[in-house]
Amino acid sequence: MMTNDSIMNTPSAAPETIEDRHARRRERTRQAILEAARIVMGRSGAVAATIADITRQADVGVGTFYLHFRDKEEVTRTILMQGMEHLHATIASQVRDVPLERSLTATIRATCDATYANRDLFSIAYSNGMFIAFALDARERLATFLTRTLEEARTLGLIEADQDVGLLAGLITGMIDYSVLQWLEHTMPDPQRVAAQIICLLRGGLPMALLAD
Amino acid sequence: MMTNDSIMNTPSAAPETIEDRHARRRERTRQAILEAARIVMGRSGAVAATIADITRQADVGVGTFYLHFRDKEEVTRTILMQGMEHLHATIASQVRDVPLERSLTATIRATCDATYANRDLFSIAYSNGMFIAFALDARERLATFLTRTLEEARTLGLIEADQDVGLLAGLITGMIDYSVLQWLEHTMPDPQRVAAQIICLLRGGLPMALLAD
Amino acid sequence: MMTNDSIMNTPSAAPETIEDRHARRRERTRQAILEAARIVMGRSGAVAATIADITRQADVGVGTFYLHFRDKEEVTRTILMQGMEHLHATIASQVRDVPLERSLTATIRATCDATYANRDLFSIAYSNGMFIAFALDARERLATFLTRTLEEARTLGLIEADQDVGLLAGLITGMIDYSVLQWLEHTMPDPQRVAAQIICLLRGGLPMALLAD
Amino acid sequence: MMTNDSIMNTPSAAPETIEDRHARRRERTRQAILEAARIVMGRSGAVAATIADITRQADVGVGTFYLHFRDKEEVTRTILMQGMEHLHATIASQVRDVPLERSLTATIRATCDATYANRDLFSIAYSNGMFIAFALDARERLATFLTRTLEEARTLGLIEADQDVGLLAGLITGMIDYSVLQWLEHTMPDPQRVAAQIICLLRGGLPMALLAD
DNA sequence: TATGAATGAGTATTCATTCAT
DNA sequence: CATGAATGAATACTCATTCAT
Repeated sequence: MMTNDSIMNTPSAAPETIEDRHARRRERTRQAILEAARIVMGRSGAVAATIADITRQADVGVGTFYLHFRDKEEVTRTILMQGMEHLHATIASQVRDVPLERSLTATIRATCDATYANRDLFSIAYSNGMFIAFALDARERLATFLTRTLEEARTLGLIEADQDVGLLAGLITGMIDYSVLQWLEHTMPDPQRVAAQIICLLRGGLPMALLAD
Repeated sequence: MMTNDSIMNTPSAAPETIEDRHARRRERTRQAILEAARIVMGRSGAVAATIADITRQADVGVGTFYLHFRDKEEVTRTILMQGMEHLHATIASQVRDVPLERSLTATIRATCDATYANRDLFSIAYSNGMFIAFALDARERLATFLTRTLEEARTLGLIEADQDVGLLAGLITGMIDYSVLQWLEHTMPDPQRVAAQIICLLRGGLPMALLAD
Repeated sequence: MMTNDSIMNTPSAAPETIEDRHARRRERTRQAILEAARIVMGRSGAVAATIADITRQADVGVGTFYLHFRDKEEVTRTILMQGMEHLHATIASQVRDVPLERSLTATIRATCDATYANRDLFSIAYSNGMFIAFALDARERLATFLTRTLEEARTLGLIEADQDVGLLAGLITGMIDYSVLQWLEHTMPDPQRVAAQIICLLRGGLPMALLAD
Repeated sequence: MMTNDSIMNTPSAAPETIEDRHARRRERTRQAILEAARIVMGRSGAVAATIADITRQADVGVGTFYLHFRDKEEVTRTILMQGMEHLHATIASQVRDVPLERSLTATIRATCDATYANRDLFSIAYSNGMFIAFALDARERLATFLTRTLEEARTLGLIEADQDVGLLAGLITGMIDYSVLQWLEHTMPDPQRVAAQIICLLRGGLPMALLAD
């Protein structure tokens, strides 16, 4: 049990060497730098943010930065990888175990919410052409996920066999992305409202009279 | 005599002063710089491109650059403004005089084509956080144009009165934009294919069975 | 007679060739540049003034400048030489034929007035370390002139034989110069007031009680 | 115990933190740059001196310069402020506690000596129109100091009540300044000789026969 | 002769990165 | 491991000077 464990751990069970302490301290510094970098870059972009800005925000020396990261590119890459991973995991956890007929709506809603909450990541990714790939990759992942859902539906005969589910998934992704880019400069529109409208459009399409060839 | 002269000169002999020659030369240089900047920035991004890169490509001296533009920001802004204006005009010319029932499809097709042809502009706009506004503005214009079309349709009763045509227009814009961002790194998918799929999705929507609440 | 002369001169007496016209025009342009340079440099200093500033003020092309002057240094040098020459001549004309006993006072008064009127020359000379020699030279000329006066006076026994008239002349020069430098930044004190005070000091010296060793 | 410790530590063992060391190193570099700048600017003027010249002379990197000074103007300003302050203090220390009847002579002699020793400062101040104010300010300080002395003398009745002691002080200042400007290009005349002559002139003035109106 | 567009050498300045302490 | 002073390569920008028209 917890209490027991704690007591036992103290001196003997996990030897708790001085190295552990060092490792913990090292990790704390590393996280402080990452967090500081995300704040500073989210505020002024990945290009404008200087190493000095970041270490000042993290309250460590400039040299310390280079003990943890090879260069500015590595820290940016790490922020984006970690952040995107977390974003993805958040969405996945909300969609897992949802039955197929609600999978699409759940995914759209979860993605809108999580993306809005992490819009600083996209701000960083778009602030330097070098890192746009991270934004594109996040879209790819969403598209891939949606593709799997649509494929499953097609297997079950819910969607006609001749549909290009890959591109369909891309277009749904694009609709969500419309708002991501809006959020870089405004806070509107509200993520839940966007999700509702996308679902609405997908449900009904538009009147044929509007879409003559 | 004056009259006689005038008549003889008719098409060609506008007095052709020395100032005209200067102005023409100036303009030629200016355009050479703009074109060079678009090429260089489109290739390596607005941040990485140096003034020296641009003037080398334009085959003029560095000082000449500053005779025509205050700084790098101004030349970038000019490229984007001119380019976006041209993009917009191209689309408009292809959509003008199209009857309402084909307006939506025509707009989607024209936008996909023209945007693909000018994807280097978006590459420049996204390569520096400073200029993303230009990409967002291009999307705004498209959304606004689509909004007008949808509003007209609603007035005629083709669309139900309670639809939020603004957000609808935004979502269609987002679908096109999905491809713009893809095009920054790949040349696929083909713009006409994208247009076709968007129109197809708008026509039919998705099966209700996939969109339970 | 005037009238006769004029008539005779017109076509024949001085042939008035086309070269004369060119020469006159050339000289007019040259003077326009010199005047413009004096105005611009007097306003913002010899270093800050650009060739473009000067030619804009003179309303000629930049290239024209180089048809008349080798470089910026030459035009500055010319302004200072011409100006200082004129300054010197002005003073000399007011002091010529003044009897010895009034020579010193007349020189001091004339110098204060003329220097004040041409203080922009000193502004130019002091604005670039390269041209300070011109200011020093103007002082030298004054000191030399004063030295001659004092030597004459010594020859006539008006001054004791053991006086160092050269240094004495320098000190009088220094007193005038005090104001020249003041005038670079203020317009006070009034030149005539300065002259009066210098003369007053020279007349009476200071009480011995103040100058113990 | 504390007391004991303190006693034992007495002269050397102030805790001597790592910050102290950093601060000392920083200060040493800063002084090296200041000294280098004074040497280089004194030699070739404040305009001609480049940052690279200064850092080469100081044997530090170019970037280091900007770690200590915002720009060339700031370093020049600092040199002139520090230097003028030191010049002023030197003179003041030699004049302090001198009785009134010798104050004037002592001030003149001390100023001539100290100014000669620091003539590079004036060389810098006059080499860029931007910094002439520093030379003018040094003259103002001398004039102010002399004014106070003369006012005291007037209070004691040593000088007639109707004298303009301010302008008188200015003229004495001007005489010293005559030599400062000479020293920018020559090393003559010797400062002590100048002082002696000024005092001599102030003692006797010039014969009235030379100063008729 | 006059013009002004074009030139490019020269400088100030920034900032990622290193290294002695 | 942590520090921050020092470094210098890289770049934007200026302006005296040239030269084709």
